[in-house]
Amino acid sequence: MGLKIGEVAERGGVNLQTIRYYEREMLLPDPPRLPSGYRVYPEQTVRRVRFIKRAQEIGFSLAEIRGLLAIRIDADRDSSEVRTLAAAKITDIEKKIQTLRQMKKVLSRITGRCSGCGPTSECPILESIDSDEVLQ
Amino acid sequence: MGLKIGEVAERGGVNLQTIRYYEREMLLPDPPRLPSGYRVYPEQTVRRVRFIKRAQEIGFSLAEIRGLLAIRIDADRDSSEVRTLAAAKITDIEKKIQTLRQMKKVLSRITGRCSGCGPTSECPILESIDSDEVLQ
DNA sequence: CTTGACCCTATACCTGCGTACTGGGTTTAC
DNA sequence: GTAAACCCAGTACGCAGGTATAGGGTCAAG
Repeated sequence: MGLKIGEVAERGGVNLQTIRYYEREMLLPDPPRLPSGYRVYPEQTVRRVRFIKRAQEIGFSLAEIRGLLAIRIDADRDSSEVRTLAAAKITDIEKKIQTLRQMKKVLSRITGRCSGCGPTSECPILESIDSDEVLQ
Repeated sequence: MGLKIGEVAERGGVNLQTIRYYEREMLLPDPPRLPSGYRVYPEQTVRRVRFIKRAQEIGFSLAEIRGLLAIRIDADRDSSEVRTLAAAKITDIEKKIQTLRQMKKVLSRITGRCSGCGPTSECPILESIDSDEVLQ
């Protein structure tokens, strides 16, 4: 009964050092210790590590995940806070997509004029970057 | 004739420290110096700094920009290399967009089930992150 | 009772892209 | 001729999210 740090790491799918890092960052509570100093974790911790990883995958930063965990643990808080965070994150992601689309558009435009041969001194891609054309 | 580092920075639209950083990173050539040790830049350098900034805006990393500059300077190389780099960058950007779209999709789905009220212990968003549902 | 696998703390290091600080020397304008 | 504005080198620091290393101590099997 009780898991050692290596087991938590393995079953959580992360590096052992990452568990200690999460503890320092207060994403995981300080676990009880054996007299030797070894950390002993409840089964639950594996779930929590996975929660963190999955929240990262959908775009939350560790700071934001700390917030989610705090909300989750405090049963008195209301889940509308979670909804607000999620909505903000969606907006965030949309902005990033817009930026990337714009980058792609510019790149496609300037690449379209390049025949793929000729001396670099006349490369239309390089010339475009050199001019102001990239800026809008 | 010849610009001091502060002028290059100002006209290039970057911090003075950034110029020295680019020099260390070999994005700018080592400039000649006055007897006092002051760097003296040709006019051209301002253009080069702007080239770097614009290439960054369309998604190239400094390492990649180093490559672009090397190709540009070496007139013997052929511009198809540039085209290849640009095409790879477009693919890169597309991948990032796909990832973000997936993230947004998952977030939208799990947020859609949330009424925005109720105790956090029953928050469908938190429950979704806690389950495996986020993973596909 | 020893060996190998595991754990501990503390600290340093990594990527990417810079920015800031310290403690000086130089140039320019008045 | 002096004060402000500029420059120098070297070093440290910032973000985020970890990973690695050094120098130990502990636990389980045979």
